[in-house]
Amino acid sequence: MSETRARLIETATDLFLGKGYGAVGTSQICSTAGVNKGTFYHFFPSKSALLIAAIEKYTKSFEDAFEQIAQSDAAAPEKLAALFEVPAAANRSWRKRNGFSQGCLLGNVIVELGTVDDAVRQASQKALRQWEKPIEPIIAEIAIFEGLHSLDTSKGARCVVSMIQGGLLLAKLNNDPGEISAMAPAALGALHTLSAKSKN
Amino acid sequence: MSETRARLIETATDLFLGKGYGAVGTSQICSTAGVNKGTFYHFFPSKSALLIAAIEKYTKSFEDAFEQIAQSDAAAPEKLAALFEVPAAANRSWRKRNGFSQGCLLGNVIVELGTVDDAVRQASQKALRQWEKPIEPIIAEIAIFEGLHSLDTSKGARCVVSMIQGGLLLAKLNNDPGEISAMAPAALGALHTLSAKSKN
DNA sequence: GGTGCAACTGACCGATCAGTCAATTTTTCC
DNA sequence: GGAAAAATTGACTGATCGGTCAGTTGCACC
Repeated sequence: MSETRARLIETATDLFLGKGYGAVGTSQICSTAGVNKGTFYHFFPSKSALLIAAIEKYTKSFEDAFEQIAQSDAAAPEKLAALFEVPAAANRSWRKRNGFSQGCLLGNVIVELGTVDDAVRQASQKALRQWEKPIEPIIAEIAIFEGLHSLDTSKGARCVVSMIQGGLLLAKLNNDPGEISAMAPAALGALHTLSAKSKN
Repeated sequence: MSETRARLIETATDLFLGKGYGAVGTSQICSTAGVNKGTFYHFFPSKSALLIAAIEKYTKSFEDAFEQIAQSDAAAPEKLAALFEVPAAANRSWRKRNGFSQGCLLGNVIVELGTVDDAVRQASQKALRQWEKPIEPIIAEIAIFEGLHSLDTSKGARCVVSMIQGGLLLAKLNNDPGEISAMAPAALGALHTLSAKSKN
């Protein structure tokens, strides 16, 4: 893959994280990446096509980190807590570089374009499902570890993703990555009562 | 307050919920509300000023609903679950009218303008804090009811708000208001382990 | 019935937006 | 070394954006 293309994706991801999709123009992406307008449209047919490429790369980096946690030899509850530290750490390092918390590219895009651009919505949907994939076996481990026999691992994984996204929203609002970490201890108990209720 | 002004706020709220802030132009707001451009700017100095007015009204309606739950005579855990049904019901009725789930005005705005327009960010921050206000006494009741002596009610309320926002995001993504209700049973357990961890 | 003010009109503005394109340079491969 | 392909250039376009403004209407109050 072209180096210029990769730089465009990287630059766009950073800008979209910082200011959102709509607030960043193609001209700004080009000038920041040190590339001309024509080159942009040589590699991508549209601004939203670049966004989708950015989503895919962003998703993969998180999926890999989750996968690594899933395959570590930590105890199941520790793995669960570690999941929250992935976006929390990303948030902290981004904050250090740019001076403020940025939220999540997927969350941003779902909110901003979820009901406007269907290709983007589908890409985001697929992306969040890919997050769930490495999380689900961790939930299954917890179900055994904590004796939650009736826990639906799919619902559990989705609940965890939802709590991570909630934390990311508060992190952006309050400019504090700690909001994400603060949700981590709550997740284990959430799975307990999620299991109890699904018995009905 | 003027009826025209109120109609502008109402129309804008609906459009912003549906397509986001950036994707809705002032011309569309005006034509939908049956008002001329000049009238718009007679009542509001800018598009973002209208947004802030919309945020305030939107926040108040949720705050009132939460307040009513807090002062009902239901058992504390039932109150907690009822909180999630407020946005879930709003989401369902909006979906029935417009054909798709819309998420939350506050969440939308935080994501889209949180790092761009500081006046809007502050208004959203204040708004979510107002949500926490009626939620906190419910958390306090639960702390007594469930014997969670070390539970920080402020942290608990924030956690619940975060879970609601997480559910709203998934509701928008998957076009399913049920995602919000699905988070409700998880909240009680979340408070349990939040309490356990804050002992440290 | 006239005066003053808020409500309202709609054509208009400069800026910016995503996207285009014909021309040029660089790379690739025989 | 030469031709084809890929990468790059940057001025340009039409559309749309938020916002302006000089002027008109309608209503309340004296």
